Amino acid sequence: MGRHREFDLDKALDAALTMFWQKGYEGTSFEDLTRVTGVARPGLYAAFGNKEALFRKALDRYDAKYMTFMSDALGEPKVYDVIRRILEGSVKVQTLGGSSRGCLGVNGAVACSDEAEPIRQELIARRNATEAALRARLKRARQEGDLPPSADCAMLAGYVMTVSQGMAVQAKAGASKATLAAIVAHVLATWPSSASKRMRAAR
Amino acid sequence: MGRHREFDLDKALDAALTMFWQKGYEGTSFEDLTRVTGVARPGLYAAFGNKEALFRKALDRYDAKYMTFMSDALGEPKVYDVIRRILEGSVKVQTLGGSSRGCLGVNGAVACSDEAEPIRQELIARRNATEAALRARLKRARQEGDLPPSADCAMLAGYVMTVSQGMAVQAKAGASKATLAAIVAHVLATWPSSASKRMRAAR
DNA sequence: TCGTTTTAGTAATGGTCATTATAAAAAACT
DNA sequence: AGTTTTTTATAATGACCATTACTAAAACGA
Repeated sequence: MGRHREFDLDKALDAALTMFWQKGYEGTSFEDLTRVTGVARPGLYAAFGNKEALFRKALDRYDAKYMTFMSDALGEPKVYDVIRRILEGSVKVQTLGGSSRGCLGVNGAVACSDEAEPIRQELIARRNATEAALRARLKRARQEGDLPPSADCAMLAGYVMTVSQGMAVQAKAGASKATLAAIVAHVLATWPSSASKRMRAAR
Repeated sequence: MGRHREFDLDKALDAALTMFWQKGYEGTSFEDLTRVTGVARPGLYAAFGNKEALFRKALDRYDAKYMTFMSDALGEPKVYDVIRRILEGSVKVQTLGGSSRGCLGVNGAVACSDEAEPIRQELIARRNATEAALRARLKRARQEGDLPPSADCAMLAGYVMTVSQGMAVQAKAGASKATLAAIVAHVLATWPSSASKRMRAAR
C-alpha cells in the first residue's frame, strides 16, 4: 500500500541524536537536523513529529544505546563495583571516540528559554530517576553491610551524580579521557566502603 | 552637553545578568532583556553594544560580584580551608536566596549553536583559568607540606572543579542548599590532607 | 532663548526559526 | 494498466530573532 520510505528511520534518528548531543536542544536548528539526516523537513515531521517529539525520541535512543552501563552497574553485587562502573561508564560515553561529547542529559538543556522548559524538565526528571535508583541501590548495600551503617545514602547518591554531571561539563569543554579517569580513580579511592583503599589514597 | 541617561547603568546590567543567569546566553532574548531592564532596545545597544558584548559585561560583573569567594579562598593559608571556602562559596552562590540559580559560567552555555560558540569558548577559558589558579595553589600546598608529596595536584584541581560544576548542574535542577552542603562535607571529609578526617567519614 | 548634543521610544529591517501547503513522483494493490 | 496510497521535494507561512533608522524629547552650553 503505497510508496515506502527512502531513508532509514534508525539512521536518521541516530544522526539527529548526534546533533542534539553536540549542540543541545535549543542550539540545534531544524536545518541542522535536515542536513545531518539527509532528510527534507516534511520527511522528518512525518516520521518523528515536531522538534520536541524528535528530541524525546532521540533521548530514548540515547538511553537505550549509551546509558545501558547504568543498569548494568546497578546489578553489580558489590557497591564499590556499582560506583566504579557508573563512573567509568560515564567517562567512556562522555569522551566517546576521543571527541568532546559530554552527556546528552546535561548538554540537552541546563538553562534555556521558556519555550524549551518542558525539555529541561524532562531531563531533570530523568536525572532524578537515575539518582533515585542509585540511592535505592546504596540503601540495599548498607543493609547488606556493604556500606557502613552510618552511610548517608542520599548524600552519596547525590555525590556520585554530581561527579558524573561535573565530568560531563568538563568533557564537553574538552577534558581528556585520561584526565577524567584520574578523577574517577580518586573518587573510588575515597569511597567509604573500604578503609584500606582510603589509606592508599592518603599517600 | 546633551541629555543624560534616565536609567541606571549598573541596575540595568544587574538585571541583564540575572536574566542570563536564569536562561543562559542563547535562551535569553533581547525582549527578555528589555523587559527586565526596563530599557528599550536602542538604549541597551547604545549603552552596552550588542547581545554578545552585553553578555560579556554581565559575565565580568558576575565575577566581580559573585565569584570573589574564589580569590578569597585561594588566599587561605591552609589548603583544606582553600577547598572548603571554594566549595562552600559555590553552594552559597548557586542557591542564592533559596532559588535554583546554578552558576552563570555553566548555565551560560554548555552546548550551543555555532553562533554562540564564541561565548561558550569564553566560558571554557574562564573555567580553565580558575582551575589553573587552583592547581598552582595546590602545588604550593604540596611544597609546603600541606598536601602529601604524592598528591596529584592537577587531578585534585580538576576534581574540585568537577564537583563545583556538577553541583551547579544540580542546583539549577532544583537541589537544595542543604543537599549540596552535605556533598561538600563529604568531599572535605575525604580530602587527602588529614587522615583523621577520613577516619570519621568511614563511620 | 537658541542651537547642539545625547537619549528615548516607535517602528521598521532582514534573517532565521519551526512548521506546513502543495504538488510531483514512486511504489503497491486491484 | 489504472487507481490508491505514501513519500518525496519545493517553497510558502507566520512568528520571532537581533539589530537599527528615524523621530521626538530632554538637558546642556552659549
